[in-house]
Amino acid sequence: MKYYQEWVSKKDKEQYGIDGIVIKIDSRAVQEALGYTGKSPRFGVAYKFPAEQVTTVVEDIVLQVGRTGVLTPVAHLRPVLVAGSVVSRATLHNEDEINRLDVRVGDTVVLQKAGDVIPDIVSVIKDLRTGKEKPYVFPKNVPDCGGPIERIPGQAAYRCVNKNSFAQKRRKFYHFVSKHAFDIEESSITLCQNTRLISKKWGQG
DNA sequence: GCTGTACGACGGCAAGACCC
DNA sequence: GGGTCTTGCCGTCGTACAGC
Repeated sequence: MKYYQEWVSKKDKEQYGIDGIVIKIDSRAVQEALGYTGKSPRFGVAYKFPAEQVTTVVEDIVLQVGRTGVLTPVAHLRPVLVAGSVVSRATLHNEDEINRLDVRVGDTVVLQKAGDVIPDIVSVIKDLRTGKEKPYVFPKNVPDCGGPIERIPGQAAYRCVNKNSFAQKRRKFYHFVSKHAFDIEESSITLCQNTRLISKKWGQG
């Protein structure tokens, strides 16, 4: 811990960026004995430094539809510089997360970069509320396609259950042509949005 | 200017291991 | 045998940046 604290104080003085330290067992024999999990070795552990936090304002909360129909609420934020990049949106994961944070449109929130990469809303500064903030209410229909929304018991996520959802089919099409599937070159989200291959008529079955 | 990729966190699910 | 924990995998998210 002393070594960790030492690096916390001197990390900003280095000419290169670092986000933490890694502690590893030195012995090769012990390393081989411990082996690996699916993602990481068992003989090493990373200690991350505390993330830089800033405050900004939630200007809107918008639902996004994934290819599996999962609905993800995304907070549209007043653009703010955090950890070297400008952040204007952050995922809220699901309704439970919105309720846990008690985040409302118009709220001032504390924002950080999880792992110095992903924008993450940490908390709401309730003392700065003016009374004009609007609580977010999960709609009963998907704004994009008008289809019904269903929450499977025991799960946190809501899903669009409209089999002809245009937004869902668009995401499926993008996944189909992407590198993870058929790897069709010159494909992209923009192309998927603009192409006549998937017009809204497709969404109507 | 556009596109693809990498990055890490979180949530959900399934299967297997482990403990009582 | 049943409950809990661990592991592995998948899906989703936003931004920067290299390459074209």
